[in-house]
Amino acid sequence: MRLSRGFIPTIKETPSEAQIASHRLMLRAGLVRQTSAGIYAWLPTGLRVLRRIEQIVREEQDAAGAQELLMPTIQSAELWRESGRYDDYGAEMLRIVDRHSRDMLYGPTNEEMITDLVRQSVKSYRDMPLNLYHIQWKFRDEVRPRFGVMRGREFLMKDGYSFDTDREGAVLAYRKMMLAYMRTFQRMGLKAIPMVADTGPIGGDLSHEFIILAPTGESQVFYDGDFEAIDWIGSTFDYAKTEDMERFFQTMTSYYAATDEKHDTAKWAEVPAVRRREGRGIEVGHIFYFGTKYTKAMNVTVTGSDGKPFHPEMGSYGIGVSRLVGGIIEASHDDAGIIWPDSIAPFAAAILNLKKGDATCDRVCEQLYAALGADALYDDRDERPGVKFNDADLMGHPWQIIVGPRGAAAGKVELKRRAGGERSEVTPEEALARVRATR
RNA sequence: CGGGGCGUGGCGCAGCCUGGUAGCGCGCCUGUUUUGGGUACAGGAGGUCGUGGGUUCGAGUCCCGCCGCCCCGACCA
Repeated sequence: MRLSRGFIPTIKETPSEAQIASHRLMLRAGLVRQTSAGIYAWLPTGLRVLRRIEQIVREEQDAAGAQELLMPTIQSAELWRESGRYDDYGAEMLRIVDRHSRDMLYGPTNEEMITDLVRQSVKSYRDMPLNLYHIQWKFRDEVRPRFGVMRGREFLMKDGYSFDTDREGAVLAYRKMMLAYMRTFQRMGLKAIPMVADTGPIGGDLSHEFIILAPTGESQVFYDGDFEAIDWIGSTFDYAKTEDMERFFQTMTSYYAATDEKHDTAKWAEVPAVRRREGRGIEVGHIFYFGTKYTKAMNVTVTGSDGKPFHPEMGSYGIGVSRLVGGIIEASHDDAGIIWPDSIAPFAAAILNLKKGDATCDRVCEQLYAALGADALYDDRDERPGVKFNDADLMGHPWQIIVGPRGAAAGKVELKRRAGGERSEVTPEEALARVRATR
């Protein structure tokens, strides 16, 4: 993308409504614009980030054996009346009446719909286990939306649902998802800590929420710092082996981790002081095992190996995709702006042409841009260097390839790493190689 | 839902108390200048003052209603 042609409206001044770092930076870097309370338009750069997060989620879900589908945002009230949640859900559910006076709603979640879909087509125990997910917009009419996309009313969520023949199978599905989540968050450069959670209105008796530390978090969290060091991506746990999932689950739950409402001071005291981590946390994922709650309520039965009908066991698994954009920025920024992790940066590198119109600078920049293609943001604007430096820092590209007249004449460019600030004089080829190595 | 606040050009704000020709900074456009961390100068464009009603000779300013948005708290992926 050529910045001179891109719709990337950065702003110099801090918008008055934004109180937290991620919200401020998302507005200033031109990622989003608010259109109503808690509702945001995603501008090209913001959408790129959202897509990259989605893609990581998708790859890890697929690797864990889940299948992607896509359910609608608008649902009929009928299904919700069947599960009993149409009345239970309360004012948070956005209710809509269509032209035929039918009660509809904008889905806050999809348990009922997926259960209905499975009910229509799954008739035998042979059709399970089944794990289905989609990445779709949700709407929850929060009383008080705030913190930008972290507490929006409309948000993008990955929600998945597992169906198994028995509790044992459901627990296995739960553990697989847990590992998939650890890998997903690690790939985004996040240290997400699973904590035992209340099951809330979704119901069930086994639940973990995945929490990342952020000063604006909604709850106080406590956990064993040794947990952070575990490399889930490099681990050898195999989804296909039940004993691996068992071992994984034991490893994971052997560390202390709790939110304030579940905090156990006695157990906390057993954690060595140097390993105790404490702070505010925001929830970026939540998984539930809820047994036959919905399959019973909605009368889903399949035939077992003994020829008798039974209710499948369910679990549900959510990741707040749009919230993660804010969460990642909260976890990775400085005074100058965003510091994108390589895996989700909208552009791998920015090419800064410090002297547009200088034949050598222009030529070197064009060559770099041609080589990196769509993964580069070429700042070809007729602006002063300071403006470009500041915008590049603000937008947080992992790399800045700085092309000035002096260096360019000598066949060199300056490569700057946004995260640590290190700079080095290298040839354009070397700069390309180093940028590619981290993407 | 309880409490508080704000709607004036794209952004940030002043003007309102005490009614009388709508202003400042930034941004934007043109030109000159500058060229490695938001340059300087000159000229220019851009506003139904959220909205409806009322008071008044006259309303951004006073009064009433409505709408929108933000902040604190309780609640939430």
